[in-house]
Amino acid sequence: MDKTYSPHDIEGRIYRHWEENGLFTPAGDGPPFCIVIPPPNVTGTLHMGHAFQDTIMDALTRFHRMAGDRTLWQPGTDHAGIATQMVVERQLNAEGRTRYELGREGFNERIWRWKEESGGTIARQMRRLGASVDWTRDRFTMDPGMSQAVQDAFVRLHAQGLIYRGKRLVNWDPVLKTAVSDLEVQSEEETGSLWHIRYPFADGKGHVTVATTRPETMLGDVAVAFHPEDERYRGFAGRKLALPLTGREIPLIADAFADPAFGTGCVKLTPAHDFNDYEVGLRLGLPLINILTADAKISDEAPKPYRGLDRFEARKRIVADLEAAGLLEKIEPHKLTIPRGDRSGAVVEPWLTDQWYVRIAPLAAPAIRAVEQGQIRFVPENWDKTYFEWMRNIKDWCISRQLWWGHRIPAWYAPDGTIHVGRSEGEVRKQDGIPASVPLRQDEDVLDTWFSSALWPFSTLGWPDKTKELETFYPTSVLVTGFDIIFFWVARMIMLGLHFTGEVPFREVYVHGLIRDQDGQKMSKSKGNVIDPLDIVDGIGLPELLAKRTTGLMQPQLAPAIERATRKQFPGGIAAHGTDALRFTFASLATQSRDLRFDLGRVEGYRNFCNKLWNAARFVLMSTEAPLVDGPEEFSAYDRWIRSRLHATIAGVREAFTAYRFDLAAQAVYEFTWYEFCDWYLEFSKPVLQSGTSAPAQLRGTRRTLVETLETLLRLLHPLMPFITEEIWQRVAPRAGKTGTSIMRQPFPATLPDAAVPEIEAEMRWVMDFILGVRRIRGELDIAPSVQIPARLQGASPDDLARFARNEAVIRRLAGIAGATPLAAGEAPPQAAAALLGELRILVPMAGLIDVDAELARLGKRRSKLEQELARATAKLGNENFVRNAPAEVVAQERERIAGFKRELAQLAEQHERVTSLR
RNA sequence: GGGUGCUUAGCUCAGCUGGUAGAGCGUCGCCCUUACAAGGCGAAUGUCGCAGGUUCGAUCCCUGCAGCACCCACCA
Repeated sequence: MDKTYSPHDIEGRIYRHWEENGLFTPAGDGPPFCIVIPPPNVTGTLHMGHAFQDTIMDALTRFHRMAGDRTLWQPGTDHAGIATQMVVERQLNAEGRTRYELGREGFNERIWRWKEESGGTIARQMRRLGASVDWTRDRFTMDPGMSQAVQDAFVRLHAQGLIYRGKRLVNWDPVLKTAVSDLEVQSEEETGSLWHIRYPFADGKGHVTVATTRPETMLGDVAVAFHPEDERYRGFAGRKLALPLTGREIPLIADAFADPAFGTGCVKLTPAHDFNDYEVGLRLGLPLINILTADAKISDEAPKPYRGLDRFEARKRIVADLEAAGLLEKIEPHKLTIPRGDRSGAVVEPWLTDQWYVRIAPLAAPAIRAVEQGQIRFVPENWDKTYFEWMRNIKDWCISRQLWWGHRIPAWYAPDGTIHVGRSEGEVRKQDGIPASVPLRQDEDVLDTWFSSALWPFSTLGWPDKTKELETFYPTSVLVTGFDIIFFWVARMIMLGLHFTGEVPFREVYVHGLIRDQDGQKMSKSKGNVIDPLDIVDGIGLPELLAKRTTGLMQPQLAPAIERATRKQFPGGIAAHGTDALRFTFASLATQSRDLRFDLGRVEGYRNFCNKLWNAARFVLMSTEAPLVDGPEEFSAYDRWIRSRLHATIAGVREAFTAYRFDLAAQAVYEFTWYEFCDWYLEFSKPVLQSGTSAPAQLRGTRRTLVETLETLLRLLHPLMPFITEEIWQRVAPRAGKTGTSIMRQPFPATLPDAAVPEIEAEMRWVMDFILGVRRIRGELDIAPSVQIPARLQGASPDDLARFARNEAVIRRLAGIAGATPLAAGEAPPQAAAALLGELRILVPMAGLIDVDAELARLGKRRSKLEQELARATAKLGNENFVRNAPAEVVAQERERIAGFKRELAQLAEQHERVTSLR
């Protein structure tokens, strides 16, 4: 083995080994465990969030696979309707072409080609991250099978009256020229204006003033309303107003919808362009005047001078015309929320169109119940509040999109306007008895991407067919997802899953936080703070990193600032850290926090951890032989101690995995590996291995323990760090008497009931404290490591002496003392620095070694600390209520502490005196 | 307007059912001691956001306040 761990050399080889041996396929006859992957965009690349999520899913998958479950991690990708269409459209635009030139079919062919070219990227990246998905079951939402599931779901919902077509106001994205759902609209607060406009009475006698944030929509006004109890306007009800610039007359009406406190108390009603006005219009039977075209220009419904103008251009013109006519009373600055399409960024218009909707209330009710009754559990639990909040206020879901890329809606129109829904034109003709002579035209629209996503947990397993996989793995075990798509995806899977299968799609939803950069900022291309997870794995030079971050920006003017920030943060680019270090970092980031700050420094720390493990393995391998020599084995206290600690760690890790606390799992295994196994046990083993005087049985016991502890530790670490553990395991396993193709299929460590040995742990605590005490003196008094000090023991109990005798070799080596002889009865203690261990005093004679002032300072510091503690504990015991009410063991413990403090203080005083006399 | 979180060492974060404040990174000493300088040994650092309350005892439970996030919502 090399002296330094170099991940690059082994990761690719190991992944191929796993895949070629079919190790990702469910095996055995244990209880099923299944995770379906949240499908990434097929044409995309993995970002840090994916890598994080994949790490968690892979850890869970590997954990359950090792635990003997029949484990499936179902992979796949999503066609991501709008996102993909936009990307390809932009490519076309760059070539100076548009999708309309290609036509629907040509455009879709082009997307499919792009998918074939770029679709492998994600799979390649996932392999690099060690994802143990079952590639043989890879799915794509537009595969024939998936598409059939989508069609089937649509047809069934329609037949059940849960899908309908309706004309109403929708959120219209005038750039993408499609309807979008409420969820795809992002409302941001922006500063705009409130225009106060006079609407004269038709009879020429006076006017009312309305306040609006959207003056251009006045072209579509059909009424003005005031509150029935608004004194200012009472009596005006029913009078006609001359709508400026249009030559139309509209009524002034009294309606409680108007808020007397806002603006002037008069509100203009534009039912075709405002969701509220639409409701009022419906209620009052007002007409609808649609003054906008699909690309948000003024339509022919409006007066001639404004037709064809863009909405914002029209606004300027209208305001100017009103001002010229003396009808503009004033303009006030006004904060308002502007709705924008989450993909295009365009201001979304409420627009009147025909769309398909899912009637959601009947689906939501059981989905709410499933969570209320605990058939589905959110982790962390309080995400259910968010879920309930949304589900209880949910509105019908607009599922049609005016796009070309996606699942075409399986509905056909006859010339008489009737709509026929079915799986194909043939089926429709047959079921509805439409002769071939009657032409049928299929709906042009496609379905919202999230419609197919909502079916994902069962469509990937074969639904609507009753497959073996569906029967085995559905309901799936856990969904791993970010909180940002609870509404988009999680809620919809629950609704449609329950509806179509009668069962929940998953039993638990693990909701993780979102990865942000080191400053807590969201990672995005335009901020220039994106890190490609594979650049952390493989490393990247500064020039390449700069190029990656500054090319293809939507706003190229940001490039210099991005370059500056990047140079500052990564002056030498990014070093290679390997997949395992990155994965371990992700695991340790997986706290219950919502925002997870990614800091490269931590990856570096965990890369060092990999190196530590690697070198510990080197030590074990060079200290043992393969196979271990048979014969009687004698296990030392150290052997039993590390075994005891190992099993405590195993218990902790298992518990953490079960609770989805990957951070705690990572911490437990890190601490065991570094602080117990490496810092102590390996050092304990050296005297036995290297003294040359150890009995063969002792040697065998220590070697056995070294190998078995390491081998178990590797299995414990494997779900988090699959590559390095596999690489080492292949070498260590034979010595542990294990055979197997891979560590992947070895059992996950289980706790042994007899492993915990409290007496041994207590003795080792004593040994370690002894060593630490001496080391502290050495450190503080600057005694060179090469100097072997002769220590003396004062006040040693028979127990102390026995412990020292049993552990002398280890203590001498690790504390760097030449020996430690007890003071003879009546012998005066030498001038010495002292470490206290209960009643025992470890004396380090100071002759020629010690700086008196330094030692006095050290004693003084310790004393003030003890005095503080003593004061606090004494006050506590002085409180009668404490003594009366606190549990007996707490009180007793407090008394013991006080005794200890007092004893130590007395010794300190004595020591202080003795050192002072050295002056 | 409604809802959900967060506030602990210079930075990033743990802290399980209330009982002596922890880690990583960074900082400061001393060491190239044959597993590891991507290392070893040692050290320093916290009125646990503020104010009340419950309790013998609060970082932890309750109330209020402040600051910071995020989500939902149609106020023209």
